[in-house]
Amino acid sequence: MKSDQQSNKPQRKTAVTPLGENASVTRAIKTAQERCINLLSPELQNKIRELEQIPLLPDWPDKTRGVPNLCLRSALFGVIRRGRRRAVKGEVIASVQGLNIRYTGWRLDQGDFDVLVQTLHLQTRHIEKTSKNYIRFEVKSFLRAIGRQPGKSGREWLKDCFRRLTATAVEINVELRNRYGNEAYTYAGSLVDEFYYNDREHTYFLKINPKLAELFDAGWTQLQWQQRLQLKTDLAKWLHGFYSSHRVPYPMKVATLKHLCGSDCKRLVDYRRSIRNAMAELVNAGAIQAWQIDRKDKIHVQRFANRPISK
DNA sequence: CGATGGGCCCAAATTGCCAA
DNA sequence: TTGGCAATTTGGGCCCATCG
Repeated sequence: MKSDQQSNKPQRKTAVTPLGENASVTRAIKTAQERCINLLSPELQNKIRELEQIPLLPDWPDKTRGVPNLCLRSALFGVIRRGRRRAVKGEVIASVQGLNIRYTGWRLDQGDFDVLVQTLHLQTRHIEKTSKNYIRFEVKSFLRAIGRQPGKSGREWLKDCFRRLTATAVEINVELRNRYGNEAYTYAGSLVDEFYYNDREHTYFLKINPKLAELFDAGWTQLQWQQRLQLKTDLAKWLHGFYSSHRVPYPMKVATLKHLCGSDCKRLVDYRRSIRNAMAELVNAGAIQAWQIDRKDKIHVQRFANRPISK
């Protein structure tokens, strides 16, 4: 890996950069950058620091994970059949009304969701002073935290996952209704900015897109993490997120849900069958109290009272 | 019509075993 | 212990037959 770290511009690497050396090299790069920045005028210094700073994420308890609602109410992180993941270019992603998402990159599934959510979680928890914008973590503990087996295949999977999250272009347009009337909000960028992987130590050094924090402004949800880890199927995970983001779920047609979660199931009957199984999973995990499908093919979901918690 | 049970197949995830 | 590898299990879409 050739080093271009003497440049005084922030690095714009998007590809994988498996540094064969330990993290101290990465730190040295950062220090060098710091020195360069220090040569600039105070105003410029402040400007750069301001731009690089990842805004504070909201805080949530350890047993939960904070997730922007737009990740839960769309097919941005959907259900994808094994072996059927595809790359798309500027595709409109299915979502609830008032939310417009365009996406370029490999389609993301519930596994990618787990990874991004855990990354955001670490971002709120990390306390390294040297480089505020980067988080550092070990593969093994990371995989454990999202309920996966550590090992070679797990490591490979995780790296693929970060590749996907890095090489994306998400464009989100939200219409917000607040006391000032209607407001439009746009986000465009990738999800993860860049990452370094140390093959020997099995550690990551990673930076999320700072703007990601702003997505929380449009509403977010505390996911019950243990509940989610109990769920086996991707559809159950998606439904868990979807219904967690609604205080009072409104009845929704099976066909609508099929569209929203990004399922490519050809026959509605088969999807209905899998949604029945997934709902049973949710009841088992204690995520919802009850559910039923009415004669109009709408799904009614009853949540437990006094449970979490959309902000 | 759709529900249910069974079966098939593909690919991914996990597990068990071995050697370093 | 750990990592690598092959065997096994699992998830999920799809199809069929049968029943209400």
